[in-house]
Amino acid sequence: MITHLSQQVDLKKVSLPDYHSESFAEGIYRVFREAILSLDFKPGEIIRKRPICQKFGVSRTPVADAMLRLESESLVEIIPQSITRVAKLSLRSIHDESFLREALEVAAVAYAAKHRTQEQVDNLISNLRSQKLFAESKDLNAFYQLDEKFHLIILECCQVSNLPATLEKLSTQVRRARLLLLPNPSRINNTVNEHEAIVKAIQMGNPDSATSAMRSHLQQLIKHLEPLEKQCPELFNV
Amino acid sequence: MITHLSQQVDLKKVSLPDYHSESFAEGIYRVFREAILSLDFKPGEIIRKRPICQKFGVSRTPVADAMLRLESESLVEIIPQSITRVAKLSLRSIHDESFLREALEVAAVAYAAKHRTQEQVDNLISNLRSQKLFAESKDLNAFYQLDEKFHLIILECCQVSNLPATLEKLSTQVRRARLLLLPNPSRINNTVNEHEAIVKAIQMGNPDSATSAMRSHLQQLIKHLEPLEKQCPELFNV
DNA sequence: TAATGGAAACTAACATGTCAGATTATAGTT
DNA sequence: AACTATAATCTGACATGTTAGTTTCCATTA
Repeated sequence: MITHLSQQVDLKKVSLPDYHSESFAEGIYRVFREAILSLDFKPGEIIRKRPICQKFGVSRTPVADAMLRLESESLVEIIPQSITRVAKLSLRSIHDESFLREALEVAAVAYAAKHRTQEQVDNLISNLRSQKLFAESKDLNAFYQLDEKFHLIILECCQVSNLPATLEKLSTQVRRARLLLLPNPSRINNTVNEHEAIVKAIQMGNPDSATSAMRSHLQQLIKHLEPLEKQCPELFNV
Repeated sequence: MITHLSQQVDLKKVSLPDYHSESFAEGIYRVFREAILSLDFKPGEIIRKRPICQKFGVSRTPVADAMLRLESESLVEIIPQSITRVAKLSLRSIHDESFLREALEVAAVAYAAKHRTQEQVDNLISNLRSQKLFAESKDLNAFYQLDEKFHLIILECCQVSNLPATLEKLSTQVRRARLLLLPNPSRINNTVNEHEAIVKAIQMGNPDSATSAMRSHLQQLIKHLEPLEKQCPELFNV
């Protein structure tokens, strides 16, 4: 695990060129955040700081700083005087996050339907076309990327500079849950249809039908979640 | 400033009894967060770590940890190898935060209108009655407290455990801007009327009129903001 | 007077040592 | 064999020394 990470992230050689002014602590924070969100580190997995220091060739200070920051985002759980572990999932938290996510995405899609430009609509249509291609070829990862991009395009319509970043910060549990649900190819066709309904509503400039289409789209997640908890209970709390 | 703080927060004597298991870093974080949000520290004010260490009788490590955490919430700005200062306000950020705030509060009030209990409605009505009393006696601070409580009651209807905390984290600029606008007694009566419209919509179980009442209530803030920037430009960015 | 150069005094970032609480392993008891 | 007490070994919290980058300010120069 850590070996794999260190291949990706030898800070001095690979990552730094694009992040010249970044501190060690920031780099480690960024790398671990991405590793946790992409499930390279499993929920509940214990993070040992000392081996990390060795692998990265830094002292304990920047590693501790990075973990502190991850804790403040609920991505890791630091048990004082004891251990640090990756935050587990919980149905409760996922429900909470889903409420926040729905509130923001619904507000965004309503704004998008009201203020859309032709370029934005074209982007959505083009994205949707690609989705259909990858849905046919059952390329789950490519489809997932397009799905994320689809929602990003809508969020960006609002011109609220940190809206995508904010939503990502609020959706750490949901994002990991979605990744766990990914190997479910039967959802793809339904997803495309739901996306299509959203695009049509935006195109027609109808915020009401856009919001209800987005709402029912997002609520699909919860339905598929409870089987997941039974499938891998070790990733969940309580 | 710091003298005043240290009176409030001599960690060893005053604050710790209620927070036995809290680390120095957490305590300092908590104290400074509250001091910044309540404008005891002005936006743009430089925070010097060394005097803080002395006042609190701790080393630089917990102070640095606390500042790191405040930075990740955009409450302070750490300039690498240089200084740390309280984050300034900016109209851009306040607009962004207002979008997020509106999205969440509108979603909450819609939920409240759909799922209200008699007890919740009673709480709102009782809160509103108190608001009217303090509005007449022009007690701005008491009114502000009730205003916050009013919105809190609505948020709590959703039973999303971290909704109030999340909104607070997303509204650090808005909260400080509202405090700056506080000495404006002419707004109070309008505010009460807007609150009353929200309560009536919730009471009638009408989510549509509840959302539109909440929306127009929240949008009042922006209108009063631009004069503020002209009044105290040193608190704002660019 | 205005501009520039450089030293001094700041700061945050980082390395490292120490300590106390928590966990785990082990030995002893029932 | 199951339970408890204790010792060894983890961990994170904190103190402190060092380093390198920034800012400040004053002297020098155009």
